[in-house]
Amino acid sequence: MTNEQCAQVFDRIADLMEIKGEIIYKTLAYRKAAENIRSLAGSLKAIHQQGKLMEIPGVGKAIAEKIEELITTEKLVFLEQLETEVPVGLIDLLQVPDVGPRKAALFWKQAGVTSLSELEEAVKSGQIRGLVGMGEKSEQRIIVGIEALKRRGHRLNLDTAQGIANRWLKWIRSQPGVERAEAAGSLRRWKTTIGDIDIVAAVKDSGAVMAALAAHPDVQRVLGSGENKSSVELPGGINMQVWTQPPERFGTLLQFVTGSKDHNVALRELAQKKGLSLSERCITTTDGKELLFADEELVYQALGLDWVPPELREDHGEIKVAASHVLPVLIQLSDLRAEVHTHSNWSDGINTIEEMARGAMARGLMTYAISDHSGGLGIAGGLKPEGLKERQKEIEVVQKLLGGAITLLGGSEVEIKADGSLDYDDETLAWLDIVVASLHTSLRQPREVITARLVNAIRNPHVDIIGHASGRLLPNREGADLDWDIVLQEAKDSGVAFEINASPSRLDLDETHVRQSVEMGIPIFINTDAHAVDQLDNAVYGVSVARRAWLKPEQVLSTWEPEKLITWLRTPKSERRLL
DNA sequence: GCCGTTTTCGGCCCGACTGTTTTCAGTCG
Repeated sequence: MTNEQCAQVFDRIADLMEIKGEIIYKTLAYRKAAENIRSLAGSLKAIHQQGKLMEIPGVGKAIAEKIEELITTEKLVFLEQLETEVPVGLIDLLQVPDVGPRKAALFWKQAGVTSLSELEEAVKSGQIRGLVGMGEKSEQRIIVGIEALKRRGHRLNLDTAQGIANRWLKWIRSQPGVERAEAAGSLRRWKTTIGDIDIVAAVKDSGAVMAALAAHPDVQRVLGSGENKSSVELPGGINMQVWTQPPERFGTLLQFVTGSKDHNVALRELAQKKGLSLSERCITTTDGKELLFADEELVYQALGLDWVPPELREDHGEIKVAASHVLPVLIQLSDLRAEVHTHSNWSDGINTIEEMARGAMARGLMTYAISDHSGGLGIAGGLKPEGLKERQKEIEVVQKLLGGAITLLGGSEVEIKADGSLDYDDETLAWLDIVVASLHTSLRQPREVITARLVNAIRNPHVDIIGHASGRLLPNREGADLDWDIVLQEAKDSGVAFEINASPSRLDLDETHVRQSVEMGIPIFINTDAHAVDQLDNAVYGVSVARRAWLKPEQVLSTWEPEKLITWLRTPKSERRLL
């Protein structure tokens, strides 16, 4: 029972309870618990063993007991009972836009609907019309909603979503009367994957903008349109919301749409305690006076808080820290000084060593390692040990050419083979300046097997960094089923480092494991895994993961100057220290 | 079901938009 599986159980409970008609605050409690379990650094199993389940925010006696039952028996009687009371197929109905728990219950109790396909049938045969509050338009919305659900693609990777949002921002900023426009929502918080695209705009007369949006040739259909908010579907089943307020209210709007929901709820509760009411329009005082904010910083200030970087807005303690004025100064792209996981045309990269090194220099880096694939990974044209020696000659030539402005290292991304052995012998590994060890194949091995395989690489005295540890591919491929309690403890004991692989389709380690690693004293790098010069720009996505993990620059070894980093690399692995 | 610099009981964010309604309920973010 992983944390994610446990969180899914509680989300399922919340869905079923809502349809059943339980009081909303119970279901909210289960959802809150699920959310907090998802973002836990440690495994529930380990937390349970330490007897600390109730220290998880949102977990009280009742939910702690259910977690314990799930961990020890792999099932939950409470859920099984619930599933006999409410047809589980109704959960799918909640995915249909404009269908929530009340309508799902209505369709179930009044029309005998127990699944999505039965709902579609019921609507088409006219069974839904005539139910309380259901008219012709409701009927149409359900049909359109089910079709949209079928069209709807998976979540978007960050770079894709940014590209789409930037094109729309350019368009919206060019509209008459638009003074400011920004991407908000999960995109502004740099979440790993993006569901909907949210755009906020400061505009005096929003009617014209909303009309122009509805008429835009790339808008497939308008899902809803009002004075302050429009929702449209873009090609590929992507949904976009556009929110507007007059310029003097832009600060509260940007704050609200940036979210997260949990952060906003916590912020509004804090406002309440201060006798204020916070909305996307303004802050209202007890005597009904509206305070307007053109800038977001001033909204936080008005609540007695420091401005919270969007990456931290998940209700993970940031509000309390902002109130105490001790928010961390988070790492930024410009802090990076080293890149140690990249590929040249000596393996499957596009560019030469010189081109890559110049690209690194142009981005302000001072240490740069080429770490081409090892020989065993056939598809990547990996290097045999002899090839490494040849490549080293070229590295030395380029080093001479570029002088002292950048320090070049000869490295490898060595394959961890299916049997757990490494693709080079120890002599070759010892000869390299830096070794990144990665899993690429047989990622579906059973937990014990793949964990042992990774542990073997972690323990090798010549392996400096574990590359993209989980092997996940965003947005859809899950990572390997690793026992993270073991992996992290072994990493700590061995002195190996982890990377945040900055490729937007990896972002691996994820933020929760990054945070736990740093708390345990495991070194962290941010690496692009670039196979071409322009991919060095992906570093910004790696930085976003570090920021969401609350990391300061000094906690990431990629910010270290060459001398310090190379001294660290030359120190025997077991003796390495972080300072 | 959780939680407490007003509370261990009585609260639990707030507004926009829609449809079916003559004042509101449901959904969404």
